[in-house]
Amino acid sequence: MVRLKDIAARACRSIMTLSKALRGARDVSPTTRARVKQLAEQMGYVPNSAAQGLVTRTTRLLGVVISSITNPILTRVVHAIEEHAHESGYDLIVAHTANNTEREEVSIRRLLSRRVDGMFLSPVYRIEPEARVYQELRARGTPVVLLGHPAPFCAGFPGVSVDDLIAGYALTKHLLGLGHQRIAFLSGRLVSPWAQERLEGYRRALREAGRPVDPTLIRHADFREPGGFEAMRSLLDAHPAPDAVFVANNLMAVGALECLAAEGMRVPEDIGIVCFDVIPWADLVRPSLTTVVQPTYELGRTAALLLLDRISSPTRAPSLVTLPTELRVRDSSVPRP
Amino acid sequence: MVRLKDIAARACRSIMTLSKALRGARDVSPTTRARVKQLAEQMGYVPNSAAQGLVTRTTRLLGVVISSITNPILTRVVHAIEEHAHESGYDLIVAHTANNTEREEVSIRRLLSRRVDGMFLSPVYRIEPEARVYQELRARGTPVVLLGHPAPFCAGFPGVSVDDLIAGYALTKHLLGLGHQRIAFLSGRLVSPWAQERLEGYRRALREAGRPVDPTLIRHADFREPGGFEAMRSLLDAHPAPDAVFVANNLMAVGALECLAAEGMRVPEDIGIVCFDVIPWADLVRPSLTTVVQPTYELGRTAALLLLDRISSPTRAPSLVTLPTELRVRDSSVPRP
DNA sequence: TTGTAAGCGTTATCAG
DNA sequence: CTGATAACGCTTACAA
Repeated sequence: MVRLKDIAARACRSIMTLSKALRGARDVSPTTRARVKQLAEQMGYVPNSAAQGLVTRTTRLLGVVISSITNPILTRVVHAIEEHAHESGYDLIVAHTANNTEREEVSIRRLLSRRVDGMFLSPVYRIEPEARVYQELRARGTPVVLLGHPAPFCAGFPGVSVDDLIAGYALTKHLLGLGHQRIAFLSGRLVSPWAQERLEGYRRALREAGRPVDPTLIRHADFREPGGFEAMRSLLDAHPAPDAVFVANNLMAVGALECLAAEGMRVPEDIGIVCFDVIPWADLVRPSLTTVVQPTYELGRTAALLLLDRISSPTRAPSLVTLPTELRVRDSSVPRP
Repeated sequence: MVRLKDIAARACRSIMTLSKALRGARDVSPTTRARVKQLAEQMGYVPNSAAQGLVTRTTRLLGVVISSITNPILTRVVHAIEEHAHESGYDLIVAHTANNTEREEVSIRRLLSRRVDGMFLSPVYRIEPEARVYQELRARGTPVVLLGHPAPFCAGFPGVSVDDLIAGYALTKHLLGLGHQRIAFLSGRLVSPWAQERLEGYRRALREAGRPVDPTLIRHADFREPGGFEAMRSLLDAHPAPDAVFVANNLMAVGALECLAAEGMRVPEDIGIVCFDVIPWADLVRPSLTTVVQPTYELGRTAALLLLDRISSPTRAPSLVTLPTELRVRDSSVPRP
């Protein structure tokens, strides 16, 4: 690897002059600058950012810790983040947690060790009010932006999230408007604030409509596809069966829809289904599916802006941004009796 | 930030002993090791990997350069890569090219500047037989693993790809077996080797069946959804119209299917469609769609193995691994007249 | 405008 | 087993 020193040997110039010339400092004569740049180019010089970082105490590195890049929502958020980071001269380290607190901790520690300038965290939600890594992060003053709702253990950081309560309310209200009588609610475990909020939205809509909240219609299962599949099947077997289901989780919605397909049930003729947008091509999956569309790109963009801002002025008070969702209505033409 | 030096001040020990103790060297007395570790823990010491990298000349950083993490195939490949990298103690920088050669070059240069131990490249295909960055990469001996088919400009590197010729052949043969007479072929521009191979597979199947290859049935359009939509619409208007279409590109397939949905045409009753797996939940999109399933996880896993191997023994001859695809038949029950 | 000295936080090397 | 010394490749601060 070509070092500044090697160029100096050939150019008979001080390393300092080279360093400044290459970074385009203005206290170097244009002639020297041009010659140096050309020589560096020709010798294939590539600056070592680790060395630069060591002395400037900045890495131009950002980290993002998410459950899995496989999640279509997160994919888009990360895409937007990468785009903005790249534009601002930052590189992005992506780490997975697989919804496992230990992996999350390891990933965060590694980022700390890399001295990233800041990190985006989509927290693995836990019931405990405190988590060691997050306390450390706070104590260190590491620039962090939360991707998702703040819970007690990760409070105090700026963040971007979506108004899940309103979204859950809107979805439920939509089903009520179509005349559905028995609306089930399907989700994973209720540790995550977003799941709680969606449920609260569901409850509120029913309450406002003067309907009872039937606890047997509220089901929790494993948050992945098979969980959705099984839960939907068990709902269909219930007596009386629900005439509509609000699936409050992406992956479960896929499983639930697969179950309906397997049973030969059509949406919305045989049963009403609403969910959060499953995939970007939700239209294709079920042209008749009413969903809540999440502003994924905007989420990533806002998070990036927030983090860059925090990095440049760490003193500012942390702001929590809540983005609105959009209700995409597709089955309004099929009201229930 | 706590440095080794700070611990030394409190521990009255040489920095060197601390360094060794923390890394669990065996030439440090267990007593000291334990005490040092405890003290470091308590003071919140986190090693600075930039400094470590500077002296050890290794960063435990890997880079992956892809068109966009948004692509569901690449998402899965990157997921697998991240998993293996993480296990082996590597972090992963993800960079986008947006299929733009200039962005690709910038991204690669940045990774070079970060002194990554190796990189995964999903090349932006061009017609030129040479590309500067790739020449540099070769000259530098940077450990690189190609994600995708090698083209002249990126030859000489190990890589992982899929047998697109056989896959294209199988898809076409499937349609022929169903009795389809006029099979159209839809893809983006033919710069990428995989597109060429899929077309070649299509041609070979027709030839073997003694069918003419009608050039008017081979269409190229923009490789994204709208391109697929428009191309499909124009195909439907052709006289005589095709009775089946082989869509050789993920995103275009989505557009094409949307077009059919808009036209009220059913698959496979009204028209036969085969394509490469659009999304992981292709079953949901069209339960009746026959697709080629790509071994995305295996691709990532193999690529990671290849790169780690290359990093540890850079001398070995570069190997090109070709993974088999799987034909998932869904519409065999509907033979054509 | 150019050059010199010191140091960023760590580890390799080798002497106590 | 422990510790002093010299790098690693670069930039900040300041002197020529």
